[in-house]
Amino acid sequence: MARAVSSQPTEVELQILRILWESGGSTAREVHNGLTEIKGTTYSTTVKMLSVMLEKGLVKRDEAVTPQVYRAAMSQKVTQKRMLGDLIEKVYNGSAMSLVLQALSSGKASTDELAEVRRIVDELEGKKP
Amino acid sequence: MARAVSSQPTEVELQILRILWESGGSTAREVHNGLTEIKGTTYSTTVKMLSVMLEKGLVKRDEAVTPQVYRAAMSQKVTQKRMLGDLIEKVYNGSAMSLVLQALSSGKASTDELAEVRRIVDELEGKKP
DNA sequence: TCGATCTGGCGAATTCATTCGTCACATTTC
DNA sequence: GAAATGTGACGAATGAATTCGCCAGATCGA
Repeated sequence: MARAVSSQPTEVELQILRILWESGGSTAREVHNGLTEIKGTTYSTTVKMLSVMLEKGLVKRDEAVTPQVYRAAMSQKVTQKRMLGDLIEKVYNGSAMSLVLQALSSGKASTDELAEVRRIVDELEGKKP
Repeated sequence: MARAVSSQPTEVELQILRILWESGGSTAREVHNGLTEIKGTTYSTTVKMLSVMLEKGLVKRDEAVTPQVYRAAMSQKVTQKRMLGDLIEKVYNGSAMSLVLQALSSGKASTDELAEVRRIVDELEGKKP
């Protein structure tokens, strides 16, 4: 019985996804090792979370090998875009720009990064003159 | 008994906050009128949400007038920054830049807006040459 | 081989967000 | 002043996220 796909991954699910993105694929034990460093939860909990995430379609499982290997169902990039879009919609009333401006102004950008932003802007302006 | 402050406002709470930010301050009835357009919930629900939000410190209440007037406890800008920071931390591994680049690339920026971004970048670069 | 350990599945307890019904009290209206 | 309506407090039901305990079977090491 698949659960609703509509909602975003929750806090813990995201932490698990990050572990999977980094490793490319992990056993339940490996996920648990990564997870237990930040949260003191038990192995059993980790396995349960993975099975819930499997139900939701957030992860895939390779059952051909033992122990089974879990992988993120969606790339990090796609997930980021989706969550970003959600935030823009809910918190910035759909205006991506005000988000960009606020993120820029937060002052955490290095000179290199600003140059990169400038490059992207140049590129985008080139497309629609 | 105040609830935890740590967590971000939830979906519905955000909708209520948006109503309050726009109006500057509203009675429970007014909030309900705004809310019921997007969700078919009852007046009772709205009042309950407001009281929960009061407990959480998300809204303030002026009890000197009748009916009481609710106001957002934090400005829209501060809330946005906080939620943005949260997303950057959780989903972008702390890198504000990759978020900015992704938001820019999402292609929703108009020429005017791009110019604005360029202006900000100029300004920021001027500060740390 | 046989006990120790690991793996993964299931159900249940807990917590929190969301929703509503109901009650008490104030305000308005006739 | 009495009925009608509005306001706000409370507790409880629902549903989802998170957590864990326990069990069966697989695997490993001596």
